[in-house]
Amino acid sequence: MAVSIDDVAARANVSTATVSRALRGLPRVSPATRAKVLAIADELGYVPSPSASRLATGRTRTVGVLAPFADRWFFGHSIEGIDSALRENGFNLLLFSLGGYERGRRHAYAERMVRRQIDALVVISLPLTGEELDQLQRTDIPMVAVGGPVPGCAAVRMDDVAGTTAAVEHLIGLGHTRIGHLHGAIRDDLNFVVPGLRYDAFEATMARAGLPVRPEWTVGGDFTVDDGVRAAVTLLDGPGERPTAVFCASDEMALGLMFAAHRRGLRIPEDLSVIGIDDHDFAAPAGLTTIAQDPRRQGYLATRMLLRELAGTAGAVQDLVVPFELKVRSSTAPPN
Amino acid sequence: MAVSIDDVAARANVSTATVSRALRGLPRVSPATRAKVLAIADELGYVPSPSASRLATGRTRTVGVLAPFADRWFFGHSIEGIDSALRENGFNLLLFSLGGYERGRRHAYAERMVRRQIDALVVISLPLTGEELDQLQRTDIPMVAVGGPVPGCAAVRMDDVAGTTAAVEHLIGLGHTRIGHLHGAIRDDLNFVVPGLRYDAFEATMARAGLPVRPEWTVGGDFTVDDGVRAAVTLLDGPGERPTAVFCASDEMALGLMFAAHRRGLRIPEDLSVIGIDDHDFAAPAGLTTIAQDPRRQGYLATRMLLRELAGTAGAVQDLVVPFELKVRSSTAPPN
DNA sequence: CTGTTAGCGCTTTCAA
DNA sequence: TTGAAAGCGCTAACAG
Repeated sequence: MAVSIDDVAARANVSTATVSRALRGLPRVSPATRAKVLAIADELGYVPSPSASRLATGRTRTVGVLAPFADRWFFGHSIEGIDSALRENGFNLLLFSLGGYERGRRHAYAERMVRRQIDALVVISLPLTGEELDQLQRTDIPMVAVGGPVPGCAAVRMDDVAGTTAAVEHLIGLGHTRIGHLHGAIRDDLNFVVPGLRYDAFEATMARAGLPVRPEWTVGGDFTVDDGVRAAVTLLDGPGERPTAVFCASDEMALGLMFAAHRRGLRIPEDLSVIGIDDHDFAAPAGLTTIAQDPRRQGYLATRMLLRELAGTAGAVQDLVVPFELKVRSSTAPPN
Repeated sequence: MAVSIDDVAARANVSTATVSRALRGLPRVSPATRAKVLAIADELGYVPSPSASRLATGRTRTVGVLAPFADRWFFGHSIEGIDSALRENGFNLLLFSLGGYERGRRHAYAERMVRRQIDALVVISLPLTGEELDQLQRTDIPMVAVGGPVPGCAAVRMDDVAGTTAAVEHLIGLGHTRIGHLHGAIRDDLNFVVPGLRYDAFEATMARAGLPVRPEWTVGGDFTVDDGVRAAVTLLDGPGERPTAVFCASDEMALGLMFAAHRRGLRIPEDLSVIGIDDHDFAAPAGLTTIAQDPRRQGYLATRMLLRELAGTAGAVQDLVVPFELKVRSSTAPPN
């Protein structure tokens, strides 16, 4: 068997309690004793058993991350940020990826998996139902959402309305009036609220400028490149007029649209302006104008709040709106 | 406090042992008793304590994932595959992302973090030093590598040599003779062996065809789009002849190169053929010819092996070479 | 089929 | 400053 705290204690001629104190750097241990214990622990290659310590303390030093995907831009980067905050503080990251938005599998998580395994939870861009939220909150562990608002739960996120407004106003400022919208709300029921916020802000901004929102220039996707490619059929191949600019709810969709436009012989920005949201890794290389946000930082900040809360700072977890930035590149220009 | 197994036992007028058996579906419990226990557990909202059960059994039902990044294509998809295999079997996924290849932080993991927290480990595309490998193997938990070979450790991966050969032969078959290589071996010491395998296979295939490998057409990157853009300076702006085709060690770099080529007014494939490896989500939309592999599946299969091993099938973890596929799209054509 | 009883390895009062 | 001892909640013999 592995060497336990008792082995160390025996070898050092002290009690297990003393070893425990010494190893954890608690006070009330003489320097000499501490040194001896440390030396022996090291010599024996002692590694504490997390299970035992968890059982004794009730704390796991583990934070759960609940996300619909682990392999998409926003999620991967958020996870990386969360992980780095946790790593800095010696916490573990337990990942629960749903492998999609499917609702069926979720219930199991809220109860069996999340509970008693983690000290805190960060939820990435996932629309929680009231029931799910209830379940999670009843476990009374601190929670924080990243990437979008969750009613009744603190969130770290960008201001989607302001970001969308900035994007659309950029197009309008360039002189565009025929503006389409590739939104992300393909499945209202299961999907997140973010697409809706962006959609509404798009409409509001257009209205404010006295511009019409044309249904035939309004398509939905699921935030991926492929959805962008697909949307081109509606946006670019229609029988009537083409939009001169399209505001996309994500860079991935924007890039898909750009690829599709190229394939159709359309030049960007001469024939079509495209703007996205995110500042995806491919945005700068592709010259995509976008509203930049930083999910890595969002995850990092959210996790820091959680850790401070766990450390005893009541009220450390709060709503936090992080800045966005319009990055003008070569995919937008005045209409011809 | 939370309700414990004893509460359930007391309420059901049976022993804790019986509750434990009933709840875990073990034999030697009468149907009636089992039903009663289940009902009461449910009524009381009983959730077993993983810490306690881990301490008692020594098993954690958790698998660790060690990766240099969580936010890159290969890694995100691998993680998703690993996660889905784990989820199917009620296992947890503990993520250790190194946030880069930096070696400094690693040691801590091998010992303190990995040990005693997990039943098995999957390592994604990470070059382990002999010492690290030793440490990990001394913990005697089953391990498997995904995405590349690790000496002394079973691995699930594509055949990099065959894949590279297929890619380069595709270019040669089209009639190219001036072929460049954008490889991934920028930091030999810290980086993975995969770039080297691809590099050597590139050289060997060229040699076999009697074609020269020109140093000025051989650049290194770190697998990202930005590296592809950067490499264009060497590959496309040189004073001498330009290559007519470039084999890239990853699709991301290939795509970066394509963006850079477009910006320079070069047409693809007329002026330059580009081929990559991966079948990144952006490859099809961009029309990139590539050697397709499926990291999600690799992660899934690797994890299945691990779980079978944990379930008692000795020797379940073995080397596994997964197939690749040449997908010819519009980024490659005969040279002009 | 069911109950008793030791632990699993660590933390944490409470005494000394 | 140190030690003794009682748990934390569950599992796994071993009896019955």
